[in-house]
Amino acid sequence: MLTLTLPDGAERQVEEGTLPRDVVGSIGQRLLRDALAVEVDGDVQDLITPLRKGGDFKVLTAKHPRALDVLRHSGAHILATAVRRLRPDAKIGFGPSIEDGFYYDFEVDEPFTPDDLARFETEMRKVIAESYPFIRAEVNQADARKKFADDPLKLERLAEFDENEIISTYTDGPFIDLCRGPHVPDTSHLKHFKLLHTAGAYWRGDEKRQMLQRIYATAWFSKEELEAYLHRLEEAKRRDHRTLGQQLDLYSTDQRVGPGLILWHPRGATIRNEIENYERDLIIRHGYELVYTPHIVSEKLFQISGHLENFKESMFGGVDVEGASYRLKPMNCPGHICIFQSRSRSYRDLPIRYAEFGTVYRYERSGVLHGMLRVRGFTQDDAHVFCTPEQVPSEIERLLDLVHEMLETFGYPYTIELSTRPEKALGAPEMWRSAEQTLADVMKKRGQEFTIDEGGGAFYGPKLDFKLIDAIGRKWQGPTVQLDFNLPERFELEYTGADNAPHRPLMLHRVLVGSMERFVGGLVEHYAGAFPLWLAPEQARVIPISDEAVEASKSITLRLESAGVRAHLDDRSETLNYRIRDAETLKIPFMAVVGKREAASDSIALRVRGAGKKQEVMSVANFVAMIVGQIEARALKP
RNA sequence: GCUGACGUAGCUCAAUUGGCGGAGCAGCUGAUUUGUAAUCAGCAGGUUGCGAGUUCGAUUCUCGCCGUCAGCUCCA
Repeated sequence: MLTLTLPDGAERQVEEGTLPRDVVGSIGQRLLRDALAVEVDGDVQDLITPLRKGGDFKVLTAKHPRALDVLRHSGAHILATAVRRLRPDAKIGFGPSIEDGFYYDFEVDEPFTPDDLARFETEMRKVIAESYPFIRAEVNQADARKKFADDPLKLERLAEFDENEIISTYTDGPFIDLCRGPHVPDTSHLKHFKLLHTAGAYWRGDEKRQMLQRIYATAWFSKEELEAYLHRLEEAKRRDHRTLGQQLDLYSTDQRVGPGLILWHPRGATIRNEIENYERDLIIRHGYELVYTPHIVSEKLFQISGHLENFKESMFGGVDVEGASYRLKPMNCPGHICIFQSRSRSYRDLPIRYAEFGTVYRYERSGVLHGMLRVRGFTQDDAHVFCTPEQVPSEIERLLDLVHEMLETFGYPYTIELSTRPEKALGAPEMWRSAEQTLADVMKKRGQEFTIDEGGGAFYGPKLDFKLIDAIGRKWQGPTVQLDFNLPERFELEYTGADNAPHRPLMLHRVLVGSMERFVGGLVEHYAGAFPLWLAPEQARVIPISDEAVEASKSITLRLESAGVRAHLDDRSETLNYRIRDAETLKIPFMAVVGKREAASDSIALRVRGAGKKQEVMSVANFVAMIVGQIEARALKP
């Protein structure tokens, strides 16, 4: 007998093997109609899988987020049902639910076309209208092989089952799939979905295996949610840094230069320069020293560092210089280490913190390049801290302060992940454990919340990853801090301790923005191109209403410029409306409109980006003071 | 790198079955002097990504290369 505890605390005794459907039905027929799945002792299962264990028992209806996963998984089967009807040649792969939807992989001779997608969607609606129940069956290996005799991908999966593992199949109408479940009761539950696109996907994610055709779809409980999701996609598209980057004249790439190499236009360079200036001041305040290291470096250095061994496929080919091979640097650490080793170091010198906006080049495969976010040449705001093991906690604390201050300035909420020892790792497990413990303790002490990514560390040490959350809720890779036990060994780093004996320091690698290219690309999307005043390439545009106001406007522009404001005069012979529109389109934070009245009273009519007609007349002196104050405060708005 | 799609003026897009490559915006010139998101007119702008091939004739069909996009794999 199993004991089920209902949400109201009531207990039910049922025989092992009872179907959840019967339990739900005994609670209420109305509930059974709405039930999509159940949760038993924390695990989701469908209504037709026999109960194997007792525990907390909850009925999942369309209100429950975990039921949505079940619905989406069923959606994948419905998709496969439709595809099989129209393309009987399609061999089925896997079809799981994913965030926001589901996909299904097929092996076909002729890839799907966009027209196919529309036909599949229509066919899916028929399958849904036919309201096939999902029927579960448990089968033995031999029967399963018979059922999937024409599906080589399923046979491959079948071969991997353990002897006593339960093999289950799910059938909806004409379609049968090898599947663990769970599923909703019948196909009619899928109502609000849309097929999105097709793409190639390697069988089992292995690039050495054949490529399958994947169909992606989204699915939701309600029409509103589906529409909201599609709207979110639109919103992401509207913010795309590649489109805005061109519209706002921030950057470009050029076939003649080569893919993945960014040309920073003046407006983009202004943003980057502001960030670099800000960060330079910030890190100097936080105890860093700036260094510069060469872009092209003798290959020998990367033999010592191990990059040639572990990172070779990401490095650009060697350049022959007088018989010696040189490489473009893919990372800045070896250079910083050489500076550390340029003289003997005492424990009194530690910690040493070297920082550099170091431009690195990495060979990325052509298919992964993406605007500014994934490139082949980029500048890291890189730093390396050389310290004793005892200094690690205080260094981490300093870093948490630094990161917090910086991310607040850009208006990013963030979360932290602690990544621990991976399977292949360097150094003694005790060393790892103590390092991980140190990191965790520092954060706990500060009341800093974090999650643990088990086994996600680099092979040479554990790390902290900061994940940024942007204005539309997407996560971005933010600052990272990595402890390194490896490079100090490889380079045989030493300092002289108080005991006059040599000791090995520890290294901390850390970046804040990571890559300037990626960070600025991310900021474009975060702000939707409407940069806060301090970052805006053009901060104010002075717009005379007519020729009578041009002289006054010129002098206002000059006063702004001499106060350090990036201001421009727009005295083109266009209508006022045209020039306002132009400034709005370029997302310039402030427009200072100057007419006859303003010119006579040394004032401007202020129009704030995005605020429409709402305007305020203020004296030029007040305007200059206000704008300078907001720049200095690095205010997020406007 | 792999699968698929795409590549026409600075930008966004047109161009019947293969038959003289167009438009809007931006640019230039002129007129207009504007009170808060596109004033009017004229002009100029192209070896249709590059290179072969088929054809009387190729933006259109075929092949190769380059680049871009959606994913996969990989990642700051």
